[in-house]
Amino acid sequence: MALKYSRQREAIKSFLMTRKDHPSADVVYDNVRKEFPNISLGTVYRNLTLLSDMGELLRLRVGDGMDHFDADTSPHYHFICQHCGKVIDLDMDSLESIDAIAGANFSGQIKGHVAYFYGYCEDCTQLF
Amino acid sequence: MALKYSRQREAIKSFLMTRKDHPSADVVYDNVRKEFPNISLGTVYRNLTLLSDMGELLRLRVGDGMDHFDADTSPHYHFICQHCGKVIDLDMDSLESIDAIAGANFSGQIKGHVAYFYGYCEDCTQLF
DNA sequence: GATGATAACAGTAATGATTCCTATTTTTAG
DNA sequence: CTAAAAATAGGAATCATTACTGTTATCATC
Repeated sequence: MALKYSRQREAIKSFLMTRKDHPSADVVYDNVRKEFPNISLGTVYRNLTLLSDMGELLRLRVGDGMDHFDADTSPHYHFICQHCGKVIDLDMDSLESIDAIAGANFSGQIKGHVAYFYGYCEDCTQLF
Repeated sequence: MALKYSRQREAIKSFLMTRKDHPSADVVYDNVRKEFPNISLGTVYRNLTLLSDMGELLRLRVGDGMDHFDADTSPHYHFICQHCGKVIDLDMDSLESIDAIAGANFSGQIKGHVAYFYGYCEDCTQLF
């Protein structure tokens, strides 16, 4: 039956748990390669997809052309710096009430939302 | 210097103004080809980028792997059907207040947000 | 209206993130 | 231990998008 253990998948997950900066697949690849020098990029992608489908990872699409992954699966929002591209966790309440606002004049069924905030991070604010 | 008139760009923009369903670049290409049979896909992409940089189009990244374009540049939110992929305009107030909520415990500078809602559209709700 | 500078074009090659394919290796139930 | 099934490495393929190049269209100036 489904899902056998694999050391590579385990390494990918534990690497992501050490990081709070939401790495992209190629960053995961570069780092897991230190432990598994000939892991393949396909394996990294397959496991990232597998783990996020199982809900053990969050896949973030922040609009910079590549997906980012977050081992913190508790619902939270992100900030993307429009200067340096950094992705930062935001400490704020859930915005579930906006789903009702969106649904008020809508005839379909709203299940949730995706939202992220942008601007300049603390470091990049200094530069302007 | 800057920006010369082009019939192709004009056709791309007027095609988008006739549509409320936020077509992707290849849909724009297929349709503008009826008027300009040998317009190149590169021309479509270049002009879509040009027009959205000038603020005459909105570029929507809804996370389905391709960009969608909207000639309605007034600020508004979108709904994406997770079954059929349709992108639908939502009739709702602006959520600018959430920027302040997000900024409350954040040391950078929040300039705005991107948000979209997902679920099942009216047609697809029937199927479940 | 002709001329020349340059923006825009068509066509095509290149890119970059991601997915797919296949023969081989690991895992695991019996 | 063995065999079925899942996972892997390595590489080829895909798909949206961007870049390159020689030609054509636009437009200000003559």
